[in-house]
Amino acid sequence: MHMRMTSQREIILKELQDSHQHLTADELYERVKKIMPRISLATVYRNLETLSEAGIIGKLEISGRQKRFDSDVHPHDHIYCLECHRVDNIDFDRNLVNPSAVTSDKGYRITGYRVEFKGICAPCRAILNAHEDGDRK
Amino acid sequence: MHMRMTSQREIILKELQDSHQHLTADELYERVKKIMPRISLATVYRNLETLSEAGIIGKLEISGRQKRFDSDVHPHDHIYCLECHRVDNIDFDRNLVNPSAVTSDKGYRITGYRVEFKGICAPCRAILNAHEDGDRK
DNA sequence: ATTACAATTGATAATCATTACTAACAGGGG
DNA sequence: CCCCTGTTAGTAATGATTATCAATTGTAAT
Repeated sequence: MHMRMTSQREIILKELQDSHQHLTADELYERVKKIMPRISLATVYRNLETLSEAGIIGKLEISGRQKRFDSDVHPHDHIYCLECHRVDNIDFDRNLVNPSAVTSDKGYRITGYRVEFKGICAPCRAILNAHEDGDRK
Repeated sequence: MHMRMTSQREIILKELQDSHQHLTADELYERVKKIMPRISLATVYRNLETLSEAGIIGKLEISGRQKRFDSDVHPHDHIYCLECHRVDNIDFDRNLVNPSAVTSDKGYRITGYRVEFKGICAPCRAILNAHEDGDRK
């Protein structure tokens, strides 16, 4: 049960890589449609799932929003913007977290962890500040 | 625009507190229905939202599943089971993470973070082991 | 008490993201 | 060339959550 590298698969992967962003399935669909107009949204979902199962891309399940996909599969953490919901990489030293030093007194076998930061990104800060200025006019 | 402590609100809050678990909206709905049979699922959702906005309960947005609610609002982290999706508290020293030592080179103002562990809980481990035994018979 | 009004409710429709289904298609061995 | 299995496009279905709205309730002013 191997995976064929179909043209759809290839384009989806390339678009994700070239974007240098953490895109959602529908954002990627919009981009891929420009190259392959008859592609189906279901195909994008299906292939993102297949590619992430194969370990070729990463799937990001950030708090309370759509899944996003990441062409960078090496372990790293993320920050998201509370305003616009964009997701960026964050430079956090994962060695600070030692899963085996952690206890839940529920007998879990721990297999992984992630650190999720949240905040306001620079563009959204600018917008919010502009509104403040307007208010205080 | 204050918040009335209605009987629905009170019962939802009490059931969550008494459960000592991290329940989903529909799990809570099932419990509350036993006490107040005519309550609507929408009321449960609405009040969980209201209570969490008021800081009386916490809202947990764990990877890729339904939201869960937590009667304990002091900052702490969680672990979830990859098999059964239950969520438990985890004893992790949050001082290890220093948000101001973190950079995203995107100019975020960081307002918070959470550490999410994943693994297999004891009951699910037992089940999985039992299956292995069966297979190797 | 009576009226007045905003908050809240129950019931249900609508939405959003995602997955499931299905018939048609494609590509590589035998 | 035919078969087999993986894959696709298109669409229906699902699951979780939110929105809508008329009816009800609680509180406050008269």
